[in-house]
Amino acid sequence: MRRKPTCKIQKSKSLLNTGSIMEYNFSAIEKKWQAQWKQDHAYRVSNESSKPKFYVLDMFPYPSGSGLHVGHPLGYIASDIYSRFKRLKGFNVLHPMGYDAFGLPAEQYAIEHGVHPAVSTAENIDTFRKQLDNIGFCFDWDREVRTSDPSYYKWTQWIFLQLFNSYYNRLTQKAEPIAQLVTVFEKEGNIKHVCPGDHAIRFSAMEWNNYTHKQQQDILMNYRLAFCGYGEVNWCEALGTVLANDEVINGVSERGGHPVVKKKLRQWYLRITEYADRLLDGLQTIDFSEAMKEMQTNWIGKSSGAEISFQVEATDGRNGLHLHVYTTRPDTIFGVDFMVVAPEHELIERITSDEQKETVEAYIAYVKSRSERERQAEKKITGAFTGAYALNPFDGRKIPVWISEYVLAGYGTGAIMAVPCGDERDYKFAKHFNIPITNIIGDAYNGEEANATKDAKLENSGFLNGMVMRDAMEVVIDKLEDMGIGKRKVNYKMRDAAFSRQRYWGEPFPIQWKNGVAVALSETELPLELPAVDHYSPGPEGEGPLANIPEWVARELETNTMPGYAGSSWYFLRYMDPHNQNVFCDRKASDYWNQVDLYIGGTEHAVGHLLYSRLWTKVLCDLGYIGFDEPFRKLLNQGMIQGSSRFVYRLLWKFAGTERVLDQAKLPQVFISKGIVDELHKGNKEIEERYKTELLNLLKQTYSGSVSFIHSIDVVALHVDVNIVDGVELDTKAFKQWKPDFADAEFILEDGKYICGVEVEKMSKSKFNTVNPNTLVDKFGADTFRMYEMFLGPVEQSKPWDTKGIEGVHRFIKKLWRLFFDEQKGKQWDEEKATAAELKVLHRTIKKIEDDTERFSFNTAVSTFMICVNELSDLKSHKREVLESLLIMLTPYAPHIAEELWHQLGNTSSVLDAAYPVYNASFTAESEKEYPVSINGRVRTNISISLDATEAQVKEIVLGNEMVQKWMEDKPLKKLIFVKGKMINVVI
RNA sequence: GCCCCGGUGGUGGAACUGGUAGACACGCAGGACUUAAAAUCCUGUUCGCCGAAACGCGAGUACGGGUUCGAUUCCCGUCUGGGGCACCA
Repeated sequence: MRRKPTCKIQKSKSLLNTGSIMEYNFSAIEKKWQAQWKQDHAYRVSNESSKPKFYVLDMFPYPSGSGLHVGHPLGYIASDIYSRFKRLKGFNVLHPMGYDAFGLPAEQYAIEHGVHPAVSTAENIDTFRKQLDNIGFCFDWDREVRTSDPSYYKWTQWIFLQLFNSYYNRLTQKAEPIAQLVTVFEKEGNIKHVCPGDHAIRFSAMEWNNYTHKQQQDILMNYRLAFCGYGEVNWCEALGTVLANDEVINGVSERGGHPVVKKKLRQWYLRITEYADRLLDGLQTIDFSEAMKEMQTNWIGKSSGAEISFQVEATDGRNGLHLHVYTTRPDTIFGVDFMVVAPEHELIERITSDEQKETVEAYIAYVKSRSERERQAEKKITGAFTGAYALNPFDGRKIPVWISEYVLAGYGTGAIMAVPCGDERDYKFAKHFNIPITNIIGDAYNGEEANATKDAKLENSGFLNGMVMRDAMEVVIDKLEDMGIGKRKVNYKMRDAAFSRQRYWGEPFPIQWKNGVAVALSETELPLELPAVDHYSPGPEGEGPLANIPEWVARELETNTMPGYAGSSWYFLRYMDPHNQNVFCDRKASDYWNQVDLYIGGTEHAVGHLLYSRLWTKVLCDLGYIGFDEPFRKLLNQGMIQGSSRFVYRLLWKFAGTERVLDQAKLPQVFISKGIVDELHKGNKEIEERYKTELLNLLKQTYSGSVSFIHSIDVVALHVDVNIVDGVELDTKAFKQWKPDFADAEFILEDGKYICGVEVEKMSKSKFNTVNPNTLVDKFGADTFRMYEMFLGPVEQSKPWDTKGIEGVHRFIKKLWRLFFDEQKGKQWDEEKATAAELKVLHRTIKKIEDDTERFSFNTAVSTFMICVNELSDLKSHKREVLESLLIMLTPYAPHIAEELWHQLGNTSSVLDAAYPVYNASFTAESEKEYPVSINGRVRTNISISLDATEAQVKEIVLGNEMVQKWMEDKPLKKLIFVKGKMINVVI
């Protein structure tokens, strides 16, 4: 960036005129440079550069109505530091920001307040942006995107159409245009292309060609990567709407507490299961934490086993019914004591006996009210016997068929064979319903708990007897295949991703329904804009609000909208080429920027967003639109900043033996200090009596009625705004002003103070534990705020917010300032040559800051800056040579003060593009080491020894040492451990 | 319930590959400067014991075991806090 020096000096003087230039006036400095950088487009990034590229991305924020709290910027500061660091290191750095602007909260707000989501979202974004700007981020705002903007979602719709018009070719292991598949069908039917949506669909070329258009389209729907099907949703009759999982609590709606049941609705899905293996394999090529990879692996849940068909004795005498189960342990087939099928299983109706009908129906009704989560988490064992029996194919044993909620319809075949001696859940179920348990593993089963071993020898297992379980698996599968009643099967826990919402505020599907056939709009019709509506209530039969718009319905347009993750699955590509009208992202741009080199965000997206965006990337890559099939090369997970909530304890008035009923509303609100509450809860009678008396006196003063006795003291804990609490001490005056309710509050104090309770929780407005970054920036400046957020601890770690330590970081920055300016004497720096001691401090710092920044250890980097400034202050060092290097290193962390001092030193170009100092090891070399010397692992003394010394020399020195001899007490030396440059251990 | 992560002084944390536990800060205590305050600077600060003092002894990284010359770090078990579990984003 180019600036005119004369203009700069005038500006800095005029802006700094509130005090002496020697004073650290952070607000003037920060405003000045933010304005200057903006004017100079200092953060504009070009797609054309001779420098190597580097792409740093923050996870897409949803602009919520409550604005930013101190937890949000943690990751943004980390990515900002890294971006600036890479820029100083000579990279062309892309560091964009935008908004995931569609979402449920805005729609909910619209329903409640009648404000159009587009309006409230735009307002939220404004607030968000102002807060972000305050902190001095280096985002290239020219590249901002908003998912709710038609110019953006035009391309979301376009990509959806690519998914809709593609299928996964298992032969080539990639997505291909469905038109190609049609050509194949015309020539050879689907012999080579098993139908992923329904394995039973098989046809020859002739059959295909004879199908009607509708029949063909129905078949193709079973191949498409974006397809329509039916799925269960949380349906709330009373609200007439579909609810999100987190809007359902204990089977009733969060709002209003109305009953919620499962309802089948037509839904769009993405056929992510076809990509299961590639999503799994891809994990090996990307730098995510092991924990993250493990979570994704578990989510995909690949397992291999067998699908086995059991003959079922139908109660109505009909034959030929079969129950298909999936098991990973075919070796335990002789240990099957019962079957469990999901309550949704279609066979239930046909196999339930007359005697059990009522029980089964009642049980199914119960399960309908339960969420999937509740079903899996429940400790209570429930189930019902169908009255039917399956037959063990090998020994003909009759096996009772049960239904239970712990078996989910969506996983495997929705039915399991239960082996209580080998599976804990089966064991508990058997015990609970008194089903006899067969032991097939001899001593390995102790009769008190299941043993899931694979290494026991089988007993009671017919032809498998004596075989080790692990080996028996293949034998059983082979036999089943020979008998034609089972086959080897790979199974995935992952299901196809539901891709529609019965909501308004999301991307419309570019789909028309013509005679029951989904027809894609042509590209020229995109974007299909979201129509304006007056109200946001749901349409008929659980359809979305779009179903209420006559013109929409008349055009036969899809009334569902896309879910929240649609726009966020590909946004990292749009940033590369945000204004392109002709294509979602020019291939040249995506070839240049390629993968995101560093992606920062929380683990809460582990299996949602991160899997979906990996899927979209793979599809786009398969279809040739981009050149890479993993979006994020490296992922850094930021921890969550939790809130530290404060509580006050309000007295619950309880009386006994009162002649008159007291008007509760007239009673004073009394708040009891934490320490006293604790004593009361401990059952301290003495305290209780004392405060009963005190309360009684209070009551007599404020209440005219005659009261003689307070029954017991009980309290209710209420959240109190953390901003009116100093540590744990409540500002009682501020508390009275906080809410009108509390204006006349009375306090029972301890040692003259009101002490609050403390708890760590999620940071949220409703808990009054949020801290606004703006307040801190106003008070200490953005540079201090940035460094303090980093100083809190490792970015990856979750921790509760505590503002207290911020003073220490602020002191450090002021101390740094004093290396340059003395309040009395003014300019402090000089042009002299740095001494060896100063260079040693500097180069140790260069090494550490560089290493720490590179490995995202920003907290230790801040410490290192502190140590450096402390040491330079101690040395009374003010050499420009040293200070300039220090400023460059500081730029990523505290850009404003760095730029200001950089210019004060007389530089005319920006510090943002300075050359990063180069570490020179010769300045930090040591010749001696003060070794800690341990006797049997316990440090007893320190001995300085030359780093050149050989082990023999070291041994001589150590054993000759007085202290060592004293501790050895003439015992013989067993061993001497010498780790060069580290330590010495004398073993006796 | 299942999957993942964490637990170190009064507090946030440091110790990067198994090698001096507590760097750097906060807080607290004492002191200097000041009429005073703020700011700044200096000293001390894991706990217990002994002591005038210590570079004196012992314990110590959630708890219980194990491996090792040596464990905050690796292994097994327990407790406990957090995140996710498919329509919050």
